Amino acid sequence: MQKIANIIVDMHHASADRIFDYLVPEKWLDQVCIGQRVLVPFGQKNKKLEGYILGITNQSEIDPEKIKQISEILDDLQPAFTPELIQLAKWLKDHYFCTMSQALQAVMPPGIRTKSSWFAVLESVPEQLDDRESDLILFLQEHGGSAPLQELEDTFGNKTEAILRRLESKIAVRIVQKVAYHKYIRQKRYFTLNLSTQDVMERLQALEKKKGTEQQRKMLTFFLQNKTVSMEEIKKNQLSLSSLKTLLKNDILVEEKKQDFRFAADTSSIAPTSAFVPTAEQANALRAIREERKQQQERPILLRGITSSGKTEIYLQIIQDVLDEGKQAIILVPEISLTPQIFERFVSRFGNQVTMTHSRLSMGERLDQWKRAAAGEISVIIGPRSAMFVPFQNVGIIIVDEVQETSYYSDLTPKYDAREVALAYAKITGATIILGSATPPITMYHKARQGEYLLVELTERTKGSHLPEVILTDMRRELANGNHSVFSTGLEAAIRENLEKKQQIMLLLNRRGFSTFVSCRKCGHVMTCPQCDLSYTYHAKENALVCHYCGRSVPLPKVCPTCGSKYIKYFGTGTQKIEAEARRMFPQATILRMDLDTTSTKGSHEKILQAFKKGQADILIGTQMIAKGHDIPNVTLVGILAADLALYQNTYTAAENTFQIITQAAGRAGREQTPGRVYIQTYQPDHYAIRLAQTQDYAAFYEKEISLRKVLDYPPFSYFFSVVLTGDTEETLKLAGNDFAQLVQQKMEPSDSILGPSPVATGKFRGQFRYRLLLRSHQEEWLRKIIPETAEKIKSIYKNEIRISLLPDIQL
DNA sequence: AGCACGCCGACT
DNA sequence: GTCGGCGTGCTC
Repeated sequence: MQKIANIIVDMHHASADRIFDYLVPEKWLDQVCIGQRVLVPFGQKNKKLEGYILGITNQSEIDPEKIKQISEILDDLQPAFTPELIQLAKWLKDHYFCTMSQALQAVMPPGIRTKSSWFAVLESVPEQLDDRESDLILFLQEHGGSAPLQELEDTFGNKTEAILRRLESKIAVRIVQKVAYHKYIRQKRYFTLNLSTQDVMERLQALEKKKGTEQQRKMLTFFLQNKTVSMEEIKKNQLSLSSLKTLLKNDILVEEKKQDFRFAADTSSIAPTSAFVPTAEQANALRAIREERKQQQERPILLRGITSSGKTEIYLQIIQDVLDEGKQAIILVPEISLTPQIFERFVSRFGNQVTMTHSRLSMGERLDQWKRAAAGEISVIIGPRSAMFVPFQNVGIIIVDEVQETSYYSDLTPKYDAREVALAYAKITGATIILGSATPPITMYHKARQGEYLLVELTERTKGSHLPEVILTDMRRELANGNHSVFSTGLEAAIRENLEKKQQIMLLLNRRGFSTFVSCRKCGHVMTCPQCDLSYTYHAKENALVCHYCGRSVPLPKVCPTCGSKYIKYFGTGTQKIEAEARRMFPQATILRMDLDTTSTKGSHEKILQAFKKGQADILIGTQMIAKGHDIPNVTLVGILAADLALYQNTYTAAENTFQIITQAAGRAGREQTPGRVYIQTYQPDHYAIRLAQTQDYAAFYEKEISLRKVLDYPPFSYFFSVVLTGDTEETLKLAGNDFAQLVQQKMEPSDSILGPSPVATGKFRGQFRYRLLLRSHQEEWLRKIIPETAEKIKSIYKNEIRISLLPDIQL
């Protein structure tokens, strides 16, 4: 019977975002399965496109005349997608408003997508040609008869397409498509006897009479003992390669190539360990989690545990339960904290069924972890967000460690947040999900408090290590005392003391990702939008302050509105400036700087950290990237130079981010034996985020923050959705933005609101302007329905003058 | 998204 | 009469 494959094609457009039916050629009837990638002919030109089989049936509604055949199967071993991963892709499509092919590609292992390129091939040289045509023909002749279309367009300009079309109709040139893909397969050579034991014995006897056949006889004897032998074993046993060749030539041995999976790391030297005896607090946590796992309607579990409270041990013991059930475990970590130590800890507990993925593995190594997962070779994977998509058959648990980390957000299309995706995937697979953090996102903790998540807390440190001493320095007072330096007197003294004691220092300037805000250096006042309670962003072009939530714009004041000081200016101190000042003040110290400039090349990040770890420098200056997950024992002093900076981001999570950055940086100072010190330099020592970070009081911070969110109607009490319009002219964007706002306004509730359209802070991006519209509602579902509908309407009015991207707020 | 078809005005 | 502009509609 015929088989019809229901296929999604690699075509990122809403109108082509549906199933297309293709006939499975007879030779592949037994081979095709759901989840496979294929190549299919598509459109009038039968252009080859990558396609994804989402279903297989015997019949099609489509006119049989129109149905084409699959041209190639791309995944011969295992399909790229399990049924659960296909379901997850559907969720991605619905939740992030992308096409199904984009969603599937996000879930797909990296690097295996086919690449298509087009070439013009010279067929004949006709008599009658105009100048341009003969120029192009000449070019092709000079390039061996064919050239990539891109290259032709670069040399002949925008008329190339028309010229080529004419030449094509004259049968002078043929346009051909080449589809390239890499399978990243490393093969191992295996050899097997092609004769019966009897025949080999006879042959051995015959050879004994001949001289110089010792090597062959040795080889044959070896093969009698071991049926199939790999090239590796042959070399290891010092068997002759030339006799191998002879035996192959005479068909006595046959060669077979088998796929050889690469491992993520060498685990041979890792000694096994067994489960620790849990502390009383850990035992309680384990009991609560195990109890929840038995429930019919299992909730996500929020495991809030302070640094060194033993969260990892909880993970390990629950994972053991899951493995005993014959299921698999996914552990998501932020890329930066995936250290060999974490991996080793998992391997020492669970052996070689553990693997990991990260960006420093080669494409082939990464893909092999995918294949090992599909083949059932492994059951635990540790890695950053993409590790979630390994094709496990029966996912039993997903752990998201350091769940507060924003690096779970992916900037590619679809712009997904791995934490949201993990929650969705857990629902699809029925897996347990544990979200671990010392400082969970406010919305997440709120859900746990409401009972939507199970809240499990660890508040005791297991090893009796000390919290660092945290000192706040008031920079306003420093300025009043005549200190114009970036270092407070307290921090300066502490640095000198540390240099004396030969202990290391980290200086943190959390500048990255923040827009320029305007503040008064005398009194600390920050220019803020009265309506949204968010810092204004300074726009140099108009010399004005703009609120990026509501679009309100006010001229830049000349003096501080609170104290009248003229020390009011936009903040813009960079790490270079700090470095220069540090070199001037501490000429005897060796200083390393780590920021976007010094880490642009691959691996430079690691190199700088390694150098610092080895003690090759006294001071490391950097953006918040240095604060994350690195244990450097000799660091006993951390200076946060401008703790307020994060406070003035123009987002409602500013206070939350500030609290997290400070808490995290404080965790870097001092280890078990040597207590550390943390200096927080601030112009607002009384701000609750700073004050409560000093005492590391998460619970108090949550209470304060959640009450403010309630007053200001920010999430979790409302739901945000931003719409970004991109286009060539600002005028059109403003018009389209206003039209969009008007359409939504007609239908919304009085408590809902629309902010903007306002220009996006980064200004012109790739030569295009961007405007943002921020919508706030209390009915998430309504918003998620009305916005795409409105976007379609606006698109049909403005056609290709604008592009619209829909960015729902992250919901945790 | 591409690509073709088709309808319209501007040229050899 | 034909070339090329882009509005519309389809892709199994």
